[in-house]
Amino acid sequence: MEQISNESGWRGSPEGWLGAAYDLLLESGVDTVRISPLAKRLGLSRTSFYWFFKDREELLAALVARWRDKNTGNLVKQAEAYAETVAEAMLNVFDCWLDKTLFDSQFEFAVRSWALQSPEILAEVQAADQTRLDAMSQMFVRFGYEESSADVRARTIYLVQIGYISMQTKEDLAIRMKRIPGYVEIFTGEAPQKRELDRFFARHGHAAG
Amino acid sequence: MEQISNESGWRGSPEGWLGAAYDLLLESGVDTVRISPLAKRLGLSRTSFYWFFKDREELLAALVARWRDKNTGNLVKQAEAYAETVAEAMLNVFDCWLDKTLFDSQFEFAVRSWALQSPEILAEVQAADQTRLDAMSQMFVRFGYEESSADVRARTIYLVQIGYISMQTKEDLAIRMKRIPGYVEIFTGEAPQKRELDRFFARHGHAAG
DNA sequence: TTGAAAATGTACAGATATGTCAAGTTTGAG
DNA sequence: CTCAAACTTGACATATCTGTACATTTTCAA
Repeated sequence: MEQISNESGWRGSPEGWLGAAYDLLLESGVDTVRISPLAKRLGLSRTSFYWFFKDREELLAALVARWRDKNTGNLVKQAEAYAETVAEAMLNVFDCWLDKTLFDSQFEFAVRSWALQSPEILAEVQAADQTRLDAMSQMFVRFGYEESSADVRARTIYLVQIGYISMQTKEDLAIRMKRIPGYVEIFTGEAPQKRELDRFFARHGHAAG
Repeated sequence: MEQISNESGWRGSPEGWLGAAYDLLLESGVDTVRISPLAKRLGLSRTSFYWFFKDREELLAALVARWRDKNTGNLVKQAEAYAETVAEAMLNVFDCWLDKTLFDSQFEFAVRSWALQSPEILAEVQAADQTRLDAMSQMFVRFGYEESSADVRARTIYLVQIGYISMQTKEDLAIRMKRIPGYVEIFTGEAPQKRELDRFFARHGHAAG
């Protein structure tokens, strides 16, 4: 039996430190993910950290692993999900835009910014990009688009997602929902059907409109 | 007469420090824009810096000013440039993608990453986004698109640009050129004419094809 | 050629980070 | 209750940055 959650009476834990590191990464970037501030935040002694991690490097590595395991996996899964039409398939991918459990945009942006100052992270990010683009390109091919067209469309939709993340916009859900049909039409070249949109809106707890 | 370029025999200058700061910002993010490393790089004493700038803050402020003055201005100018068709107008905007003198993508990315850890910078970036989006939306309106459609299209094209930047892809010019017609078609809903593309390719020193 | 302004450098004081070590305390199993 | 493992801590040695004070050198112009 693995004991994951920490009811063991000890104040610290690998997860605790990692969680705090995650918070700080999202709030203000890797450079601020320092052991001293982390300790202060957790109300623990700084040196206690070294019981769980060899050094700062190891903590950061754990952070990347967390990102890798979450974002790419779900995006690929959504791109491969069953759909009757391209529009529906596209809306499956759009789920990632709107559902934090599927894709952590802030985490994504933080990691991409991190890549600016670390060749290793840059390589990670670029590998992820390739995997994701391939999955989406395949999605279009599945619906009869030819290879080159599928590639540009996959690229476009992915770039929009990344761009959106990079803009760090905190928009109202309603505003974003209103733009969805327009995006679908631009990306697929055809307007989504009402029932497809309704299903999508319902999925995200939004009144059809 | 203003003496801008520094042939005055002094080794340091505001421009020198600013230039080095710019280089470092693009290479590895704001956090590494520190006075000590800058001094080392310039082969000057660290404290000499304080002759030109009050403190690190002032240097960073100068860096933002440089960004603000360059990127937004040219993007807006390109969106407002004369064009006979939407496709041509779009290609004018695409110039920014490809011409470093018009739009400094790396600088853009570095500043956006910086925004992660500074509310002031975030505000700057978001103001810039609004200005740019408005200019591009107006472009579509000028060519008869209705307001809401123009808005989504402007957004899409801008998000793609930002996404592209954020991906930090170092692609061959030829590969990017090959995708241009596809993008134009997706964004405007109509394929560009051969002569429009030829003019665009010629402008960027690329053989038509 | 000389002197003031411009620029540079050395020394200092302080802040914050890092990792190691040895000496604690807390916990649960026997 | 006891004891070893799991965890926590403060002290230490070290590094890097920051900004100020003051002394020194370089440059250009009178």
